[in-house]
Amino acid sequence: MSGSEASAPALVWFRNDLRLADNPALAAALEGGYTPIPIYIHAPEEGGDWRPGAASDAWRHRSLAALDSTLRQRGTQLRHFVGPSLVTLQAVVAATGAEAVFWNRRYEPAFERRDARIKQTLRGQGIRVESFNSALLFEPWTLQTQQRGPFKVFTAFWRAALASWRTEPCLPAPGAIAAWEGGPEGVPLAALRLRPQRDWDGGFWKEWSPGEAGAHQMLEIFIEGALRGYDGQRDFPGRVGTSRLSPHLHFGEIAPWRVASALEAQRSAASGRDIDSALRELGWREFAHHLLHHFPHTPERNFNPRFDDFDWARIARDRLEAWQRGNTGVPIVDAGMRELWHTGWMHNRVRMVVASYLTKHLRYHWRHGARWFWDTLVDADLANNTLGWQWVAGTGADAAPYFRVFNPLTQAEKFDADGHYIARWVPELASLPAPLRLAPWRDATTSRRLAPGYPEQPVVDLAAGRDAALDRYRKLRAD
DNA sequence: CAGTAATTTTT
DNA sequence: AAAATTACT
Repeated sequence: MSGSEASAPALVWFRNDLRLADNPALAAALEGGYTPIPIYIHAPEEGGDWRPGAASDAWRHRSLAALDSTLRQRGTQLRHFVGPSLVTLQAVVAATGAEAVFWNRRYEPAFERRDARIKQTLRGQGIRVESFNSALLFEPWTLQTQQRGPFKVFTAFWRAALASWRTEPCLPAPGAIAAWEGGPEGVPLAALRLRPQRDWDGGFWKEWSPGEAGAHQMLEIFIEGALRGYDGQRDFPGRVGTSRLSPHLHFGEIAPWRVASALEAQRSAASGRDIDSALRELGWREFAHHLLHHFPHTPERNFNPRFDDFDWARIARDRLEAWQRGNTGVPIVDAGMRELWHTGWMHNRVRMVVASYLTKHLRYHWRHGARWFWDTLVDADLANNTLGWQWVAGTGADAAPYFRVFNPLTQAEKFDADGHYIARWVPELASLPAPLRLAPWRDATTSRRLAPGYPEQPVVDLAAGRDAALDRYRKLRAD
């Protein structure tokens, strides 16, 4: 390919695979002897009801900038376009004489449909089109029960996955990449308007470094740090106990098999329990993607249709807003919601707690919570978000006991006993003694004095909320 | 078809 | 220790 005659160009269409290492589509273009033309197409409306939210856009802006800069270091660059995707691909193919288009697959229903149509159309026009796996350890059609159906139970799913462990090989990032001169340049990144209009995301970037380098750094930090003790520590939101890889994985800045192999490489240095536990979390991510592929209606509708008749409460604007803004009067819930608002991320344990409070105590349909998370999380991911919310609401794949209602106080006592996490995100509670910090309503006088402005009572009383929820769940069971 | 296992919980 | 239900083998 280094000869004097230029090789034919191929488009490498970047989507949620914003990396150069472990990128099968890019590797295929290079191996095929093509000159890659890296492109990104902004077409948010093609996500249907799930066009990316503001936090996601803010992350993507930075991740695209990082990708472009690493491509430039190698001699080429990323061209940005504003969609629609098919029309754009056709135009760029026509203008550059590209002979092939390569991309890595996505599994969201809207994108599966779109990509199938694009693939068929382009092939019909005589263009070579290939898609690859970049996002998963196991693609949804590679694992099935012995009855040849999709798994609906995580444990069985993960057992089968471990038994047939075969993941993609780790590929180093390519060195120099020849540039293709000519053809449409596209628009500047800024023209995609992914950046927030107002500067509300300032707090994010102290915590996060979007892009492939940031992803690998985060993995390194995890392997060197929180992996030891992960199994026991990952549930404590006030400690650095998790990998914090979720946004990096969502945008494909790092391959899941790269993470898995880095974990496996620690077998002699870290405990098997911690490693297995971390791998299992990757497994939940896999499971979520499989479920979304096989049950594409679940972002909208209950996985378990029995719940279609469930008696959700009518939304009261101010109550929903109290939850969104972290003003419910339940400290662990408010801490989580404010962490989300300030950093674009929330600890997983707390996600379960706030989701339970919304769907059980407030008895609001899980889709209101799913929507808020979608708009505010930097790791917003349709598969993970859908599984998570349906799991907590009890409408999901698991045979959930209807009485699984998280008690936010018990959760706080177990996982934030010293109230450090709460104090960090709800500073007006910081001057309360720790036990009261978890439940300020226990001493209204002291709380009023030391934490003025914080709600004196939860919007929904913990015991009453639980009872009311159980009541409705029982009712559902009756018929 | 029956037995097993599960489920990041609660009181 | 018990609350309940389902998937999977």
